[in-house]
Amino acid sequence: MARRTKEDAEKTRQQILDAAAAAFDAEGVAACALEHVARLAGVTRGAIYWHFKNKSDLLDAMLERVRLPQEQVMEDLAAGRITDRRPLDLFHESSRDALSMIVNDERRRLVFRIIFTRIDQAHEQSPLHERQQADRVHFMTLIRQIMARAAEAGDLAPGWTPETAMRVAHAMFHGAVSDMLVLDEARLAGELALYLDAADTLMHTLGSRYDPRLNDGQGCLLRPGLPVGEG
Amino acid sequence: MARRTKEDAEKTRQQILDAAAAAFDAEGVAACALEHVARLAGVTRGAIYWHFKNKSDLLDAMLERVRLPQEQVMEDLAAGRITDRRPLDLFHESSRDALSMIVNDERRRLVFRIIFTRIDQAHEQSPLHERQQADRVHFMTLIRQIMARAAEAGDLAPGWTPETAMRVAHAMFHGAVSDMLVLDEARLAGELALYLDAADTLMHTLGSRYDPRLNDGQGCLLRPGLPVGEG
DNA sequence: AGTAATATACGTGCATGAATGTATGTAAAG
DNA sequence: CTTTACATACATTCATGCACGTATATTACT
Repeated sequence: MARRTKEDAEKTRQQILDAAAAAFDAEGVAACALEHVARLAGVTRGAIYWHFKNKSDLLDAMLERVRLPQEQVMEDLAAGRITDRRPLDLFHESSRDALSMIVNDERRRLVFRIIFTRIDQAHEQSPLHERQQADRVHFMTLIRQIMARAAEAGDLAPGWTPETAMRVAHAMFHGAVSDMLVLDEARLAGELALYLDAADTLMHTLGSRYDPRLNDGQGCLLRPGLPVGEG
Repeated sequence: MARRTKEDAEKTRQQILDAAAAAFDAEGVAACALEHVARLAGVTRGAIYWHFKNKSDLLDAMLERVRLPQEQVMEDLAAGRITDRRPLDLFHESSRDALSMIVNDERRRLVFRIIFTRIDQAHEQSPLHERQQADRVHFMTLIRQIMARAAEAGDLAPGWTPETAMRVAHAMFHGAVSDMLVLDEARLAGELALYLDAADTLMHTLGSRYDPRLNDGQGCLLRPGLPVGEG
């Protein structure tokens, strides 16, 4: 076939990436032949090998497309570059947004599902595995810093430390994502609502102090920051 | 080679299973050739094909060996067959035990790591995937029932429902396991301690009611079941 | 502006290797 | 003497990676 224009080539590249996401998701990365990806994209393997070095390179390019915008917010929050919002509130909000985005944006959902369940992470240190590992540690560090800032502001419920709060929040997020990623589309919306509800309760609990003045005998929890009457 | 005695054959079978766990963990299930498993077990592929139908069958047999004893406890608890323990306490204890067991028992740790990160679950309905899915739903149902029993007993903190408590507890457990499984052995003990600590705080929070009579001004949480003075 | 030269964007075909599954050999256990 | 518990050998399949073909876009040159 003839040479295409540069725009056509870029379009082909994107088609290949989309097809790879669908094919990898359907068959698993290892079991999926590049032939299938090519067929789905409406090209031949030649096109794939022109745009990408090999399957691993194709996979890397796929992952690059789904970075979450909330990552930057978390970075800023952890670094103390955001002062007009309570750390726990903004973290809560970002987590909600990220969860929703992973579930509702089909492209992201496919790729995250591939990352979580369609790749067999070999023990041998592959660059992909190294990066995943580093990202995880980095993310946990961010949350720990955010929780520490919340604690400094006195917004962490008694009994909780930045470390324990981070563990629960991170595990919660990770668990929710990996749970939802294996569901069929029909159940996604409902399950997301339930997880968001659970996350709300958890974050509310993490950020609550008991106010004895509002005691109603059933245990009264107070959101941090709410003004408490001085009488 | 000559025929071995029945005990020898069983020993060979176990060696193959152990070798498969190590090899699958090291190379990933899909990428691992049965030749490598055989070499590790000190036999040939012939032995593997004698004892198991194929790689998938071998994998199934591997998974059967690591059932957790806590599963039965959870079943009994959810079914209401245990009345001498508080649901939340026993659930907490069982979760701790299960976490420790997965991390400390090398055989279980390897197999769980294989399940979590070394298998590429194809979207196409494989029997393995079906079972994993069913197990997950079943486990979540169990926890939901346990939380409902706790709620009935008035042991669930205000703001929490059986559904939200189940979501957080399950996600927490799942997240903790998958986090720890990717760590090298040196860091396992320390991380386990941190996750157990976080789980303790979470379970304590889930099961806490505020007791106004013990208020110390910093928010005083009370474990359910502790006798509260009647004055 | 027109033309030649070259790089581009693929398609096609093939060699290679590797893993699988099976068929067959075999020696001792039962 | 038959079955068991393997080892060995072989045929088949199949994905990969590369070489090569090819027609057009792009650029350089006049």
